[in-house]
Amino acid sequence: VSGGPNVDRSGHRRPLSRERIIEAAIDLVDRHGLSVFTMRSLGDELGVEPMSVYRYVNGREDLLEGIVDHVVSQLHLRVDDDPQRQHADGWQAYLHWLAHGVRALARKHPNVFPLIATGHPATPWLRPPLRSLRVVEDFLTTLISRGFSDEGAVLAYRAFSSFLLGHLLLEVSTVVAQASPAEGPPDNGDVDRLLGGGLAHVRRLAAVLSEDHATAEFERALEDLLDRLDRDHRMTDAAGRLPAGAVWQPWWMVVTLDR
Amino acid sequence: VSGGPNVDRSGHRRPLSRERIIEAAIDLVDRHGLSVFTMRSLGDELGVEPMSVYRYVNGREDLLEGIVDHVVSQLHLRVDDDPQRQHADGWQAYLHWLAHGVRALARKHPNVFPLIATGHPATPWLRPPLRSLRVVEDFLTTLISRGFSDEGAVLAYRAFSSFLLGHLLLEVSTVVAQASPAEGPPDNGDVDRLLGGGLAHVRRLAAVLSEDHATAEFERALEDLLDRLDRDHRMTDAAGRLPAGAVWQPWWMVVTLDR
DNA sequence: ACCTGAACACCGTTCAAGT
DNA sequence: ACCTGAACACCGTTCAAGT
Repeated sequence: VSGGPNVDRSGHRRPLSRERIIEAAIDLVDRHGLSVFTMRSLGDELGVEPMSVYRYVNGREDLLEGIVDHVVSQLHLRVDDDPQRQHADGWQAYLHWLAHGVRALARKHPNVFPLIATGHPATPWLRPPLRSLRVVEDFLTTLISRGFSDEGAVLAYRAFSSFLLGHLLLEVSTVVAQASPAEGPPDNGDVDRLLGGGLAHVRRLAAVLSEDHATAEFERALEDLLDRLDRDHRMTDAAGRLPAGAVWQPWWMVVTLDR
Repeated sequence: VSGGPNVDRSGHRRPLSRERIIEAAIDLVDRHGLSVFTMRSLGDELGVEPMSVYRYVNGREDLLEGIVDHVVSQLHLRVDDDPQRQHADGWQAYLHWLAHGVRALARKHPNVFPLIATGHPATPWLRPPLRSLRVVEDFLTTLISRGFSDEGAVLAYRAFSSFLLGHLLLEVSTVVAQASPAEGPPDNGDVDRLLGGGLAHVRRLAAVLSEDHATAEFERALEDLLDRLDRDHRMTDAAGRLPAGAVWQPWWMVVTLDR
């Protein structure tokens, strides 16, 4: 009668549930990585035989989807938390807040994020890492209510998800690499062994390449994206179309013409 | 004595090799996806028992690395192809060319690209999808020889890889989704079933969200990135440091101050 | 109603044995 | 030198059986 994970503190049996299974799975992945997550190790974690979870979950694939849903749903909990934002600030403030919310989730669950990034979403246009219909609805509502055209809002949604995916996937992969002390710091012998010759710059800049400026770079790229969306937004006419040639020109040609 | 895959056209036995194994593996993944790629299906593909490949490859993990290396190495083959580019054009033309080279690879091997994106690179600073030391060396050499500081070139490398990863991972995932006709076109009943209520914009814009403008969006974001790198580059002093406050300010504050 | 034991098909991998 | 057969540990999953 010792208190296993299925017995609460008053000695009563605590039954399994989809919720509890998914939370245990997330915890397991967070601590030990995706590769050691199996139905059997999950059973151990829950103090239960592996087959028991099939009562609550339609197989491994469904469980992985449940993990993704559970993590991204933490985002629109935060949306509801902050109702005054909905009307007070501009769309830039909203995208800024959303970007940092997703980044916080990614850093909190670095081993889950690749799952969010590469798992096939429910519909093709639900782009990682914004894999929640409610978040997408919120996104479109906010931008359109601030004067974006339909097409402009969708363009912004695509550009925004691409930005988040690239930056955060690379950021969490370095976080994971740091956490696993498999390889020591990249000393010179390490680099030398990997390459024959003629890699002078890589060798010389190994230390600079290893520096971590993830926060500053994220911020920088985000400001730049918001800036671009603003320019496109101002440029679009009522029908939401870009004036031909103005935007799609390579910028250096535009600069040349300006002189 | 019928001509199986291990017998050339004159009837001689063609022995296995690491090269041949990796090419067969890439072909298998390209055609049927990562999930059906096993040591056993690879054996079938090669006309050989599954255990035979262990003579040439140190297990499954090593084989996956071999796939990644083989695909990204097709990039610096193209580098050598085009020697006049090395000196003639500017760094913008080089990055433009490199971006389209990586994009072509991604679209040629959409099922391999997620492997390039999420597999752990040899060193932490070798960022996907530019997972080739020779490509990185080429990158740094080109930018530094065009006047970039060491730090500026490394910053550009980071921003460039984030851009490629986000855009191409999302692009190939839609390509894969189109190829597998598992789910039909997203008709209205489909969307309705996925959500209870209150998703007016998502529902109304389902058609717009499903449109494919991958090429134009890639081009647009690339031009914008090159523009940003150019501004940062011009702004850096000889020591490669950004003037404090000028760049990291949110753009709308800068705009306000300008008035 | 909820969990378990036994079983099945499949996977990666090792190693002695074949040719 | 190169490939194979048999075997092992492990995986996801099913289903009848236990409580």
